[in-house]
Amino acid sequence: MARASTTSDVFNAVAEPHRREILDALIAGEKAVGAIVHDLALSQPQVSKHLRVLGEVGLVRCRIDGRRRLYRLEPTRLRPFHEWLSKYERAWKDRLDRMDDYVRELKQQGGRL
Amino acid sequence: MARASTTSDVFNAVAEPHRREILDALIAGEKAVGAIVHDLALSQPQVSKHLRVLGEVGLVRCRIDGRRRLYRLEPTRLRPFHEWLSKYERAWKDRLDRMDDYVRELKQQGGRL
DNA sequence: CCGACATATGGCGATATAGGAATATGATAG
DNA sequence: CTATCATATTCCTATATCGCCATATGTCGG
Repeated sequence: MARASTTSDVFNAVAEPHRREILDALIAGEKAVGAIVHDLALSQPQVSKHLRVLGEVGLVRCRIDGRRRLYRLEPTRLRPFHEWLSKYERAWKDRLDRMDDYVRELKQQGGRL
Repeated sequence: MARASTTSDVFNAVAEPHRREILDALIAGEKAVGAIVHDLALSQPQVSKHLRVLGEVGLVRCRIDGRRRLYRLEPTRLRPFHEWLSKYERAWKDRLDRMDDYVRELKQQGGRL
């Protein structure tokens, strides 16, 4: 089997660098497909397909305006992601604390020598 | 072209559900390959290969103990990840704030009716 | 109704990957 | 030195993806 479908999983959706660029481009606010195509140097079909994937995992939503489609970010969808990360945040903060302790210890030893 | 190499990118490394499980299993602390194989229901080669990928992006480090290899988490490697996310955190908090305002507005209206 | 514009979709080829089976490497005990 | 345990690596196949090109869909102006 190959990698799990990109379509069901925010982690996979975000793993694609171009998709991250598209998300970044949308932070500023709603944007039409053409604007994204212009901003990043991607082909129009490429952008449309990436937007589709992002839409399927709920990271973007689409609004129709005449012949254009305006996409906007749905940043709350990144929350599960953030929660997953926070488990590790705890771990790395502990690591930093221990390193702190270690440094302090070294300093003490240095003082005693 | 297919997806960019998994090996150069923390985002891709973490996109694999089994790799996330392995990382989760290592939060508790150092673990031998066999222990991971036992805990999750994965084949030994599978675990070794995933550990290799995780090692290549620096998310785990290996220590040799007799005939075993103990892997431990290197959680600081997730920091860039967290920083990327924080850009969106800002955005989604703004969204929540706006929703707050909206709710408050509704309440006021309700009060006036 | 028609042509131009904006976007979406379908087909295709190249490539990367996950997972399984078998095997290689390396360390330890006896 | 050999059998055994622990892990890594290699070979293989099926499949998912990306990106390109061509084309379909849908919308507006005249």
